[in-house]
Amino acid sequence: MPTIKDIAELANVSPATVSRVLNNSGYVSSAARKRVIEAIEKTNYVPSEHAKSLRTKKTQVIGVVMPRLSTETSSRVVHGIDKVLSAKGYQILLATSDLSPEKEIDQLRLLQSKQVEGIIFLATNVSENLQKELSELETPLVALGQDLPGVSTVLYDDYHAACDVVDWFLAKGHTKIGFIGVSAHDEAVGRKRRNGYQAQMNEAALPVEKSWMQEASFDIESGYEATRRMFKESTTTPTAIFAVTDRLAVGAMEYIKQAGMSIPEDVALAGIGASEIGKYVTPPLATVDYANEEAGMKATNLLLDHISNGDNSHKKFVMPYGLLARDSLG
Amino acid sequence: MPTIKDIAELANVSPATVSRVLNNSGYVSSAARKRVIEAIEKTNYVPSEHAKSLRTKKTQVIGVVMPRLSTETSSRVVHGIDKVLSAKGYQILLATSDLSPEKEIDQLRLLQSKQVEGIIFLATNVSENLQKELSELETPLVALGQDLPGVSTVLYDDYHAACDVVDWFLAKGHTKIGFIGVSAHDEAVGRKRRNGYQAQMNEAALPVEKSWMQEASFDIESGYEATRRMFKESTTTPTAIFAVTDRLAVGAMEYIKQAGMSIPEDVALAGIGASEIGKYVTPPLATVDYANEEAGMKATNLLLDHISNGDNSHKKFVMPYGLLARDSLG
DNA sequence: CTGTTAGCGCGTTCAT
DNA sequence: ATGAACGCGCTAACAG
Repeated sequence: MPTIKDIAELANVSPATVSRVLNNSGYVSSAARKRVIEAIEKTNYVPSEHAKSLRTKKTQVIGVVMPRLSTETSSRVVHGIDKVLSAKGYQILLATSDLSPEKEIDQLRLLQSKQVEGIIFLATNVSENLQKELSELETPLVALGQDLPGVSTVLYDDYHAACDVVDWFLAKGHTKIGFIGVSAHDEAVGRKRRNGYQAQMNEAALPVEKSWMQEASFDIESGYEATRRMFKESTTTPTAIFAVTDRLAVGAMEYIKQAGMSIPEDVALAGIGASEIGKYVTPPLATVDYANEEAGMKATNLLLDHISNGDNSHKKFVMPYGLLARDSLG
Repeated sequence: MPTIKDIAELANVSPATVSRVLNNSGYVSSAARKRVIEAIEKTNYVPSEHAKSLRTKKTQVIGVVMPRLSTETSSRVVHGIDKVLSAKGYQILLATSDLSPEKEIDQLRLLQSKQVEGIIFLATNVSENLQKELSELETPLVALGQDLPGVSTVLYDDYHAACDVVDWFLAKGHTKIGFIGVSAHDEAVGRKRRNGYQAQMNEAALPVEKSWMQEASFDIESGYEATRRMFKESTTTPTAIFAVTDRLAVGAMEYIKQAGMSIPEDVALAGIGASEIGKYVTPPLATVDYANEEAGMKATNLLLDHISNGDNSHKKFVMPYGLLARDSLG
């Protein structure tokens, strides 16, 4: 690996001059510039970003920490992030947390040590430890999807989205509405969506059998199982089911079909997420479009503002969502 | 941001001693170690990886270049990569190429300048320029999915997989088999899968109407359009269609259903990729499981070997694939 | 227009 | 067991 010094010698100039042509800074005679460029091409020289960063304190790298990258939601968000970042010459340093709270903190530290200029953080919890870590973090950070106090956040409107889904069913005259949720450790997906469901059922003065509320994890299979339990345990069975994610809803759909019932005649169904899969199942799944890509872009722009303006205010931004009423609704 | 010097002063020792406790190297009295650790915790000190890398030439970062990250295939591969990398303390620096050949080369250079210790490269073409760039690259690299000469590669068995898909149809007695492919610029997906199709049709001495072979891009909509064209342009219509990706096949499925035909009675269907969506459409889509995650892991392990052993041999590894015969086959 | 000097934060001899 | 000095590769003053 040649260094700036090597090519300086080759071109018969000082390292400073090489640096000047590299960064288009200051004056340099066209003769010298030419020799430098030739030397660079001949040696296949690539400047060391580390040395550069050490001096300039700039890395052109943004850290992204997320639970897992094999989900459609994650991909969309990262795609949105990448879209605005790559346009500005930034790169993404990826860090996955595997749904582990400790790993989230570890990754935050690691990214900081790599001197990333900013962090976009898709958290899955809002624990004390995490908040403490966040408050001590020097690197600009914006959280996406979870409402972490003390930092800028881009949020989905989980509560109202859930309310609207329930309203869909209510408008169709359903009174027995089941719910498939996830752990309340996940503030956004687990708690807020459940709150929306319960609030809406309450307001409509509709009783909810305990068995109508099932907890699942995040995969299709788990949605299937939750639905099976729901039908097995309930004395009167629901005529509609709200699953907090599309994958869960698809699992529910599988069970319902397999049990010989039809959708939406016997059971109506809706999810959240606008995953592609929901569009092509039969019947198409009613769902809520969270605009993940836009959320990623929004978060990135917010972060970039913080970085360039040194703007330390904590902004909260709630993404608008779109209702996709489809045949599974009835 | 505190530096090693700051905490050295705070602990009343020299920077060298701090470095020693940081890296568990050499002797350091437990008294000194204790003071150092306290200073670190008090100041929230995080060592600069840049300065460290500058000295040690190690970055613990692997670059990953891929066309786009919003596809299921990409996510699976990256997940596989991340799985083995994170276990060894490496991180991923992401670089997307947007299907642009020039951008692929740019990204390669950029990663090199960031001193990544190795690169995993999901190319979409095998152009001269690219091969030249690759031959000049100092950083260890393994390509995944495309057969680039002169570098280690992990490949899918596109040709034989395509043959097997056609065989499925042949075994069911189909003689009029349509094909939906993509641009031949993509050596693996575009050319090899097409070759497999043609070879198998040839061997079975089956004629192929020109209109039976359609070219699409990579999205569902495009599969829909290709199918529409196929049925519109052909004098005798196919009774089976092989789409080179599952998404294309799902698009085909949409068209066929919408045109009032049924699957597999009127038209049988198969794709490649084992995407989740194929499992839940009606009827379930027959497809080929490429084990993307395992491929990512394999490529990463290969790369890690190269890095640690300085092993510069060029290995080729062909991933085994699995046939998922499902109802769309008939 | 160009070279010299200094120092970014760290790990590493070499003394002590 | 510990510190002083040096250098990794680069950019930013400051001279000239």
